Amino acid sequence: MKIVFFGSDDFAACHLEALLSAKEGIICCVCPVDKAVGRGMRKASSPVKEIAVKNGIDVLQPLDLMDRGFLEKLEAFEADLFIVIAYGKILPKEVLTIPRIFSINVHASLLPKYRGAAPINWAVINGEESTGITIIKINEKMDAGEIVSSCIVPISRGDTSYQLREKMKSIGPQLLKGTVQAILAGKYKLTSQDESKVSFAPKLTKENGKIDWNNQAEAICNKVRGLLPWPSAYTFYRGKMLKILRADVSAFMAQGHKPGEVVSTDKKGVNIAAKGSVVLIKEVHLQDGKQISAFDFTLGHELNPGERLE
RNA sequence: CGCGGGGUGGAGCAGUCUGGUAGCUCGUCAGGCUCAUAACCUGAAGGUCGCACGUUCAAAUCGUGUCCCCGCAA
Repeated sequence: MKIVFFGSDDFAACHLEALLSAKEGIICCVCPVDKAVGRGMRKASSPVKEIAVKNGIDVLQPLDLMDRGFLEKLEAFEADLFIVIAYGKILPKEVLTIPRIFSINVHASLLPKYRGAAPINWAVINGEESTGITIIKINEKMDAGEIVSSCIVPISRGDTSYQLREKMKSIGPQLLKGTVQAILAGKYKLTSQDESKVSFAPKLTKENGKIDWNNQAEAICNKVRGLLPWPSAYTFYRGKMLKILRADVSAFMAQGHKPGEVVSTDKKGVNIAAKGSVVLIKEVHLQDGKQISAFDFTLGHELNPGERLE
C-alpha cells in the first residue's frame, strides 16, 4: 500500500511515527515550506519534516499546491491514500482526488462539533466534559466530510488544552492505525455529518486571550485552561501584559468589588473579582519576566486590594 | 542581521538616568510569646550585583563585547 502523508506540527508528527512503526507504506511526506519562526526569525523545519528526513522518506515542500510539477509528482506515486493532519492549508480538489481510494483527515473533536483550526482549545474554553477525535474523508468544505471513525476523549476538570492535546497525541495515532488498516482492507463505512449540529472552532488569535472580568469566574478559568500554551489568557497590570497561567474559582465573594478588582492576596494567590464570583489566580507570567506563582508576584509587585487589572 | 524587555543573597523585586557604605517583601536558621499556628516579637546567616574587557581616585550604576531568559511578531 502506498500512502502520502501531509502534515506539519508535532500532533501530525506523532501520527506519522505510529504509521511508520506499523510499516504502513508511507512513500512521501508533504510539508509546508520552512518559514522564519521565533525570536530572531530563524528558519525552522516542521516536526513532520524532521521525522520524515530521519526515516529517509522523500519530502515535498510545495510553495503552490496547484503547481503543475508538484501535482505531476503526486500523481506519479500512484498512491492509494492521502492522510492529512494539521497541514495548515486547505488542499484543493485537484490534490485530494489523486489517490486511488480517497484522502482522510484526523480532526481533534467529535465532528460535526468544533470544525476548524482550534478544536481542542475551544472544547476546553467552553467547559466541555468530553470531546474526541474524528477521522473523515476529506471533501472541499473544511472538516465537513463523511466520518470514517471516531472515539471519545474525556476532559478532566483542570485539564489544560495542552494536556488534552497530549492525551489526544496518544489516542489519535491508535485510531488512525486501525482506521487505515480497515480502509486498505475495504472494511469501512462512511457516515455523513449531521449538518444541524455543526459548530465551529476558529483559529485562535492574541485577542482571544484578553480576559473580560465581567465574565463569570468559571468562564474565565476555562479560558485560562483552554488558551495554554498559546496564546494564553491575559490581563493588564499597570499597563504591562500579565498572562494568567493557572487559576481557579475562589471561595471569596465578589460583593462590594468591581470586576477586575483585587479582593485580597495570600499565599494561595491573588483573588480578583469577576461577575458575581471571584477568580483565584495561582500562576502568572508578567511581560519581560518569567513564569512565577501569584504569591511570588505579590512579593515583588504592589498589588493592594482595590487595585484593578484590565 | 524583524521589534522590544530583563539577568542584584534561596524566591519575587527596588536601586542604574543624576557613579561614592547593598535596600524591600518573603523564605531559611536560632531564640521568645502562645494551648497552638501559615500569626506576632527579637536576633542571625546568606550577594565577586550574568560574564569579560575598558573609562575612573571610585562602577550594580558609564562604554564595548559576550552568554542566558522573556514579551511582541510569525
